[in-house]
Amino acid sequence: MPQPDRAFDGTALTGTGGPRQRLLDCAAQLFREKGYERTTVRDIGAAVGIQSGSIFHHFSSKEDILKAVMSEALIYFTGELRAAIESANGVEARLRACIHSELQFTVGDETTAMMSLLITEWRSLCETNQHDILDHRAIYEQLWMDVLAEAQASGLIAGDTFVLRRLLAGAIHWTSTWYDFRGALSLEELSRQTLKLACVGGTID
Amino acid sequence: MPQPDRAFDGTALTGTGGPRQRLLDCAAQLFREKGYERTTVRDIGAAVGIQSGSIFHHFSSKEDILKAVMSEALIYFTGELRAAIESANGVEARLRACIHSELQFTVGDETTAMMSLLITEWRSLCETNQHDILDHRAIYEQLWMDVLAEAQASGLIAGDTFVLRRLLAGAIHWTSTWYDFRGALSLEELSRQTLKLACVGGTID
DNA sequence: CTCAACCAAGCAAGCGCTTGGTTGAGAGAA
DNA sequence: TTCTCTCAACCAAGCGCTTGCTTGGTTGAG
Repeated sequence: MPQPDRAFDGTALTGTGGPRQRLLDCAAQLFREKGYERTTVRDIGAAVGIQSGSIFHHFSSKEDILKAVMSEALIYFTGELRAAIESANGVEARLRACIHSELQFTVGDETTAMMSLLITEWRSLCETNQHDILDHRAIYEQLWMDVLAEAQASGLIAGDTFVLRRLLAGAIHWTSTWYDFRGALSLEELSRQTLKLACVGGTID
Repeated sequence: MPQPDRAFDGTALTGTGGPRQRLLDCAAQLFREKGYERTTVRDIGAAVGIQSGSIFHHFSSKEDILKAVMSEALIYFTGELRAAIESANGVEARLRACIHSELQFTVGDETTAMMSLLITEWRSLCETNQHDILDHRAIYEQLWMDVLAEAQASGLIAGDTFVLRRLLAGAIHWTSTWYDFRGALSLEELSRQTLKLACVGGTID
């Protein structure tokens, strides 16, 4: 029985945030759990509580959903990162803010699904959509690079900032596969250890 | 015209390494390029030069191919890593060997496809197969952990070895998405910079 | 004569998406 | 207030296509 246990009233999605937002949330969750390709539009429909065909009243295609989730995620992450950087005092605090923010995005309860998609479901977008997302992503990355350049100038970090950013990005993104926010290791402790990785001479404690 | 331009002679795959190995190589390449889910058995057949149905003379299912590639990769990587560690003198050299080896696996021309699969196509295996691969992977990881424990005891690295391994694993695996072995950055230089990440007090030069 | 290796054909299932129709909340006129 | 009209949101059904895999037969080396 694919139908949920309530009578049809034509208002299945009139909850908080509107139907489009509910669809995006559910889709992001499913994409994260099963992967984009293995998630069917029927899965999404069932999770939201509507027929699979009704999805196409809100989105033109399955890929359109993925793109919307990614786009929304990037807008949110960019805003959060910028705010965190601006409210930090000093180079080290700004670098710490970058690391802590991205870790938060990656393993945080409400953002982990979106972050995962940005990392892993890249190839599921057509070339046009990839470019659109990449353009937006460049803005996010520039925030990082500015802070890294400043940190390098002040001697906080050493080596090529481009390489360092990539190495840090990998280390941070990978946490989604092993870190458990209910475990013994706190996010703050993880941030500290990651920051230590980046800085020279063990200047962090 | 899906057929290659040669007459059927019943020996399409009797080249080097036998038909099974050719299939595995082609499949790994395709899985790496397009992802497991987006690669069809018809794609694999076309790449090898046989009909899609003929694949099932060598493998019982599509997933069986993926598992075989992963299994073979792990056996190879474990052997290579063990050899690299054993032929290194001193703690720092052993840690350097671990990092350099895994970087080599990740971006090296002939192993990058296999390594990518181990990282990204995890969810495409059923639970049983996941466990089989995971058991084997534990052996590989133990090699790393032994070296890290030794490095910690000698003061070369600081902090929790478990966390450090995860952070390093992420940094290294992620290189597959950006490193170009034909570019200006040599693998040795990348290894050096990654090793620097792991060690305390900038003791590496 | 055997048998691993392969082909040609196609099946059942599942896929993304379309279609035509239905529902009920809200707006506007009487 | 009541009647009428509109329209976003949704359903039920299913189309056309692709998928992983099966089947029965063929080939040629050993």
